[in-house]
Amino acid sequence: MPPVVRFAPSPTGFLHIGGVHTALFNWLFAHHEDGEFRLRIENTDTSREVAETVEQIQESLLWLGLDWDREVTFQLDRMEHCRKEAERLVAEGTAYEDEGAIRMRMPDEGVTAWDDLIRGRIEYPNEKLEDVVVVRADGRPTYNFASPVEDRLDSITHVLRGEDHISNTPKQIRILEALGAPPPEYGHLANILGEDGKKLSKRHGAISVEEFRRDGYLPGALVNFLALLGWSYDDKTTIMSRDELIERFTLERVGASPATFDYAKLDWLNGVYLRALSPEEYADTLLAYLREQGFEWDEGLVRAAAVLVQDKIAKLGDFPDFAGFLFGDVEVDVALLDGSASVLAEAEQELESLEPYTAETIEAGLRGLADRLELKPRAAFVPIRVAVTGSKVSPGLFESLELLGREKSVERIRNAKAAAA
RNA sequence: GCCCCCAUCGACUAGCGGUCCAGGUCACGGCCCUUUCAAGGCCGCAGCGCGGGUUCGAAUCCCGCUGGGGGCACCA
Repeated sequence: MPPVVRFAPSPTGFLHIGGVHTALFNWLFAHHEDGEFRLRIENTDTSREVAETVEQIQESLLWLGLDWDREVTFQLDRMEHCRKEAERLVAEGTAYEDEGAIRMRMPDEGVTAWDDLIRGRIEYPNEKLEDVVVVRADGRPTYNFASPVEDRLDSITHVLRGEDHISNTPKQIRILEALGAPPPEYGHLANILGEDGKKLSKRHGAISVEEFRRDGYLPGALVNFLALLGWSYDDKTTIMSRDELIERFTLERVGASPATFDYAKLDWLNGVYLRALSPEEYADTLLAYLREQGFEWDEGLVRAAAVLVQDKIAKLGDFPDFAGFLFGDVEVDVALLDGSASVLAEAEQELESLEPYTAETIEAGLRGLADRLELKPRAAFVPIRVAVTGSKVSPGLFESLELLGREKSVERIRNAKAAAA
């Protein structure tokens, strides 16, 4: 029987990268096993629901390519069913009313245990199990009741969730038992921590899928990175396509210890993905990203600039800062131009007389200039770079000058020369 | 406080009793290349938390300790 798993976020905020990690492992497991991956929105507590997060969550998952089977289900829609089940338990005597709410009777001796898919046997002392409220006084079922009831309703076979749910599992097993339903298999994934060892949060940097998307990470890179947090294929494989991940993913190789989210490694991995794109794909991707972020820059120029930045930036979000000088005016820090008026004057003349005006002729001309002034190329090019790009760091100087065009290049150098004098 | 989970380089991890004086990747350091920044190449730094067992033999198994994390709601 093919497994059925689910990802069950609550609509209380944007999709957190930790949630994505859980979703991904469920998704990979389902696909590897030819099973089903379902999406369930756990919205029993309407008071905490944040508007539009239901749409955001779905959009984020789809952007990452984590699509689900069948239609999305909402916990609220199953309220009636949960209520009836609770009443049945009351009638059968395994639950009782208490101040308007309904509580499940829990055993108070022995242990409730299960063989965790990734942790092995876990035993939980029953004396620690309170009689949990399954239906609130206002008639709404609680999470700990609705969740197992729905797992049963949806024929969920494997519950893969965060380790913060470990203490809920014995309660849910007991509830299912009272309901006369066999419990699914449970597997508890380790948490993702921030660089300080604490639970990943806002102060660690990007945390929601929207933020990673806005910063210019590729979904494939993010998925690859997340897959490696708590799972590995072998002792040396790092880069894996979505299909390879699906083919290789097994619960057996999922670890139980918490992992730290390493932004530096994500940046490196994203760069690997970016560089692996063909020039055309790269330009398309960059253009789409810029459009999405609201930049109305000339397509032809973006495409031409794309070639110059592909192996220089780690994420698409770096492009505006790195190559923005091609699309708008620059501000030059005069301090960086100190003592370079003569170089700039020579450069201005050189560029004006070049024919044709191409990266090749520009390079030859400027190198000749450096020779004449008896300057190292390195030293001679700094002021020119600063004058034209506004920064000491930029794409290749000669290509940049060509792309910018003779007119603007000369104008910027002339202005810088005036400022440096 | 009680309960549960976890524990290999700074980080992610490989290791499922001998083939490990512990391998890979990121980060970091050095060198090379070089118009800046990257990218790329080469080299390097760095780890089995501690203490007891079990065993001919332990990073690997068991126990304790310590440390970290999570949970103890009519939140999810």
